[in-house]
Amino acid sequence: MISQKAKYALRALLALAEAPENEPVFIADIAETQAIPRKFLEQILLDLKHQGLVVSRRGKAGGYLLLRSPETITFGEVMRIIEGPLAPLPCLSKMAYRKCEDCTDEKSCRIRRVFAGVAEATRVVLDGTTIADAIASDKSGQVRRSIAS
Amino acid sequence: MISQKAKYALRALLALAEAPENEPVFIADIAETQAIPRKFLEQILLDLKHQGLVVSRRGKAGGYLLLRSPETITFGEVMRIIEGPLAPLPCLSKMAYRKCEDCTDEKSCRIRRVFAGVAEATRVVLDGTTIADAIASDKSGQVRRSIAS
DNA sequence: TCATAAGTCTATTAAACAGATAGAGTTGAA
DNA sequence: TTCAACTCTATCTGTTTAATAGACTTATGA
Repeated sequence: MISQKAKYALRALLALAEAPENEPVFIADIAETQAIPRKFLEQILLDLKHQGLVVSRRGKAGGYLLLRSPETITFGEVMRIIEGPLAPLPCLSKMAYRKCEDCTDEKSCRIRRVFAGVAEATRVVLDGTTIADAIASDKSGQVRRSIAS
Repeated sequence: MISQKAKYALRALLALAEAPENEPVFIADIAETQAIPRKFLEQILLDLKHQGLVVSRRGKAGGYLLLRSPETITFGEVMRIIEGPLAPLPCLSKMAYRKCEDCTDEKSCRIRRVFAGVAEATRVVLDGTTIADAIASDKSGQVRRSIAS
């Protein structure tokens, strides 16, 4: 199961992507329209900012904006920022490989071999789908991935 | 990431599948060969027993045996017993559907639409791969799914 | 028959994590 | 210079994970 935090992050990014361009959106507005606890959302947006997905303006006419275009932000990238590695085993992560604690021989690990298929399929979907794709799917009812797998 | 408990369960089942047929294996032996904390393994095997994957014999010449043949036990089934639903969102689970807490309209949920792809791919792999497949992959180095997707 | 060695069951624990909340601080426009 | 925005760090509560504990039941065989 994906975390509530990840859902919130994705919802917030979808909301920002749909806002008029170059017009910052208040945290408070996102929180209200997306039904996200405001203080929790602050932390999430701060994370996304530190990772370069969004920018903020301070002061009275402040708010958040997407830094990169929705076509370039993938679900995979967001999930990695919020949840950590996509892979179901540390030894299957491409971005954050770690040896499994008690694993003696990776090559012969049968569990690893099976879950490698899950990991790959997950990557194909999440790294292949952008925020823009998700918004476009609203009209078509189908998610068309814009990034070749 | 899958839990340590799920890894232990799969390792235990692989060990049982490889033991001589109709010869019960002691918990202590599995614990030792698979490097699983013994008391923890007891709980896991008890779960698997309650779910009808294994049987036990008590008393001096006791131990555990696979109840069903390794060709009929899928990774998906084991994961569901140990971890619960495979799906990344409750509203995407086929076996244990639940509405997402804060979801107003499932049909229009863009996050759901994207993760539906992940859920389906995960099911194809895990419900399509059996304990026997994983053991066979040892020889070939490749996991061949025996269940049509 | 009864000691022993096996599984059974329920409770407890410690540490980590998830989700959320709190509050003092900084910034910039009116 | 005030005020409404974002920033940062800390804290809290409940749940989950991984593991441990211990009393109990059952079957074998000396």
